[in-house]
Amino acid sequence: MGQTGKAVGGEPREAERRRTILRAAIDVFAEKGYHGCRIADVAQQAGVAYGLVYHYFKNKDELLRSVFEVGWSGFVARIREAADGERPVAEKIRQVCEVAFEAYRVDPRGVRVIIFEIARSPAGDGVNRRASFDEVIGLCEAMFERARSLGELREGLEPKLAALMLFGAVEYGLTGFVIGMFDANDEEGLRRVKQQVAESLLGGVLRGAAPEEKTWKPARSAAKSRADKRT
Amino acid sequence: MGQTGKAVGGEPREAERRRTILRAAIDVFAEKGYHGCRIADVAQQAGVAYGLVYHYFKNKDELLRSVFEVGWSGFVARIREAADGERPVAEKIRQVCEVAFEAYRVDPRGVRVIIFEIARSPAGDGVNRRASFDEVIGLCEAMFERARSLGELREGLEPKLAALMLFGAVEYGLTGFVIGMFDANDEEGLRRVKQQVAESLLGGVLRGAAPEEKTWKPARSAAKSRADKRT
Amino acid sequence: MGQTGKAVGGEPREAERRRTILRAAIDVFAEKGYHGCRIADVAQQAGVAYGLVYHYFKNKDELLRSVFEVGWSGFVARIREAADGERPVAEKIRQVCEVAFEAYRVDPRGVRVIIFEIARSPAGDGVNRRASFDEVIGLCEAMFERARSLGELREGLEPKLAALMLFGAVEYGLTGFVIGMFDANDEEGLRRVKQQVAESLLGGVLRGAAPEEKTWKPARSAAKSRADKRT
Amino acid sequence: MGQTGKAVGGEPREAERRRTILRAAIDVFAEKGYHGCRIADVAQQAGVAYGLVYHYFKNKDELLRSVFEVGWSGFVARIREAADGERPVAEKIRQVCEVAFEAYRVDPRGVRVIIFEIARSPAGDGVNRRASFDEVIGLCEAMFERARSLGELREGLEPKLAALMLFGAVEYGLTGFVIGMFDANDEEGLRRVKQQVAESLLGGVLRGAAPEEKTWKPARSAAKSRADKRT
DNA sequence: CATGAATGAGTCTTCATTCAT
DNA sequence: CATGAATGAAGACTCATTCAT
Repeated sequence: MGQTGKAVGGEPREAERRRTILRAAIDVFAEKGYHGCRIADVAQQAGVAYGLVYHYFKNKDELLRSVFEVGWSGFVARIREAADGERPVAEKIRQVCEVAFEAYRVDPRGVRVIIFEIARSPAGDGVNRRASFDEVIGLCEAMFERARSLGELREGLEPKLAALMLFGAVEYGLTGFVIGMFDANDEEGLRRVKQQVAESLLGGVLRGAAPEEKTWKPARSAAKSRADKRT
Repeated sequence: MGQTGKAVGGEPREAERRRTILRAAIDVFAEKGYHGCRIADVAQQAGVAYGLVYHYFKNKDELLRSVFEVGWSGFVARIREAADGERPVAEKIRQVCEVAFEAYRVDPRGVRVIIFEIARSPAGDGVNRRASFDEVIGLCEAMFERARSLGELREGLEPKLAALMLFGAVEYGLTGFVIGMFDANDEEGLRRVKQQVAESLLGGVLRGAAPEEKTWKPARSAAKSRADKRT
Repeated sequence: MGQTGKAVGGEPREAERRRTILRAAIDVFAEKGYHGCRIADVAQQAGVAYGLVYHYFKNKDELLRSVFEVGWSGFVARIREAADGERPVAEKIRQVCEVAFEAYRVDPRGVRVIIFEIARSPAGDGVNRRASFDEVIGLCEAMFERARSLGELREGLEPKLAALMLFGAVEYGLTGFVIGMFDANDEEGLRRVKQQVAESLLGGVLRGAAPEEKTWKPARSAAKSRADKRT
Repeated sequence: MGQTGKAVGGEPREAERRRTILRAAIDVFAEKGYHGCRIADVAQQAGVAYGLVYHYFKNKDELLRSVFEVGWSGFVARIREAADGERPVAEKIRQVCEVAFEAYRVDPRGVRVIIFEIARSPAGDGVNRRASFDEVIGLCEAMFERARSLGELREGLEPKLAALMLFGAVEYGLTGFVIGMFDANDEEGLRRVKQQVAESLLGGVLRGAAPEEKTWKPARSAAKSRADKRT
């Protein structure tokens, strides 16, 4: 009882406990989803008592928020580093991809949770997803804004949309690994995909110059008529 | 408008009810998410009695599955139409975008639910999300495969990744509307975004030919060192 | 529509329907028990529409009551026949057994329901089980009462208890068939058991005269001490 | 009285709670039957919160099973003690009766539940009633088997049937108390009934030697003809 | 009479959160 | 700080009963 154990020094045991629980939460969220997991699962995974979770986190929602914040803040910081500054956009974009894929390489579970459980889910009302989303998008939007002012951006492409597309491409690229379409253990594959995502974004998915069609005609006929008779 | 549908005459009392409930479910899912919605909400929204929902749907999960299938099957069919055939990839890609954005224009709530609640969420175990996802991705992968064999695809870009990126870009483009970054009521805006997504995918986000950098160096230094001291 | 069909004559179709449903109820009750069965089951088994059950029976409870009454009234009448009159008790007792086993032979399902679902279950509050139970027991009690007054009854055996034991023995004998300890299809076996029950009741389970022990000592020591420490 | 039990000291908080709930369940089952009882009733009766029941019992069915097992296992053990061994059958039978009536005296509610709600009811699918029933019957069957081999059993009486009849007589004897035909508070009456049951089983309900009728004629005429026009 | 869709009260069960030890 | 028993609100699901056609 009360054996203080390992009173070696360094960081307080409290912070360590907290991190243990947080880590457990990430793992459990990653596996079963926020709603599919119970506090009991987290406690068990962390190897602590049921009630202890509530010593470190006000409630389940705050736990989710913490998971998010811990992971997200670092990510945003690195994205900011990548997107800010005077370097050419191309390089910045490559760096953004680098950051995202590296984050995944280092902590796939964590990325999975952030992407699937938080960023794109109505769950965890405590998490201000919208604001966080806006934050990164905003960073890249600014990046593209500058690119546009320098004449680097594709004609007619709104910076905000460019930012969204960038993240869309990155997220789906990662999704390929998350859901097992690609082998998540293959570091070389991870690198290759990262590079392809970046280069395709920069220069398009097609070979050579973009065949920018001048006469865009929606060809709406078929698609639309059918679409209208949906439920 | 045109909501009455199928007023042909005959036996459609039952089918109509079913559709009413399905529609209500979509609306409630769209607003509160799968987990946040209660059967009671659906019933109320549909204007029917609680128990009636269970006349038409075995349980909450089957309701979700139906919502998904109804919306998804039509979508997939249209994507198939867009991605199949002998036309040039560029045109096909534009058509895929067309289909997605049109689906959103016609039924934003439905698309929101499919994207946010079903396709990318661990909820609704009954829904074989994975298979469905694979299905569309597979369609586009085949499209890009053919493009590659015709030499139309960017060198070194895997068709599967290309397919993922296509959907990533499209989904994030739509996300801009879903979360209100863009004005969802502005049809002109919707059209513009659609076009930009397509053209950027085709030719890249940058102006002119892709500045395919020969000497790619990960610039891993900063990103990695920091990433390693994860939680 | 409205095809009157088979307007042959005889008993009204209504009564026939009613009997069909009743029979179905017996079969379903026998299989799943009163609580385990739903009106839908009965309707299906009877091959009629859901709602029709409610045309013929006020509610589930009345259905059970009817099942009981139909079966029970006939049974009681026959028991009365067996127990009344001037014949010697032994013969009467044999006749009571005869009635019970014959009822089982003719309609095992019905007997099963009456024994398991109605006579000995708190279910079917509408059924005045107690009164019905009292009725048969009363009949046999009277029978034994007369036997006592004629000096035929075992010394010190209360008629009421004798009546209870009679039914206990009979019911358990039948239970052997109901639960499959004995082969319910073996008519010979049925006959044999019936006879054994009757004769054992009459003359005891032991061979020869009863070894009526004079000095009854409860031997309570062991049993009681242990019994007391039960939950 | 003596309710406090096991006040030994140690860790019995948990076990005590469990017993409290079990006891409450027995009481509620006894009063309203398995189906008529709600978990809320049990909780209230036990004076604990609703959810606590689920801490100690997986679900309603397991609660029932526990009620059964706790009561039944003790009962079976005592029956075994009574039925096994080398003593004369007569004594054993008396001991079996002793055990059953004593069990009732000590815990009438518990016996009521076991007899009415569990042993002879299709409810509580979790309970392997059949096996339990077979168990006790088997014990007594063995007892009668030995008696037969010693020539103590009535000629032609199958041990299995004898076992069934024994329990039938005992159960119905107890039923007299359970349903209030006899005064359950009258210990003297209880003793008297117990003795009568035992002696009647041993020597028959009739006075003197069994009037084993040689010419058994079913007198089927009346009973059968009527029985055939069943519902 | 017949049908089966519609209704909604009644219960079980889960699980986040609290609290006594 | 730790523990895990205790609490009770919330919500899915069932099914007897009603009722419009």
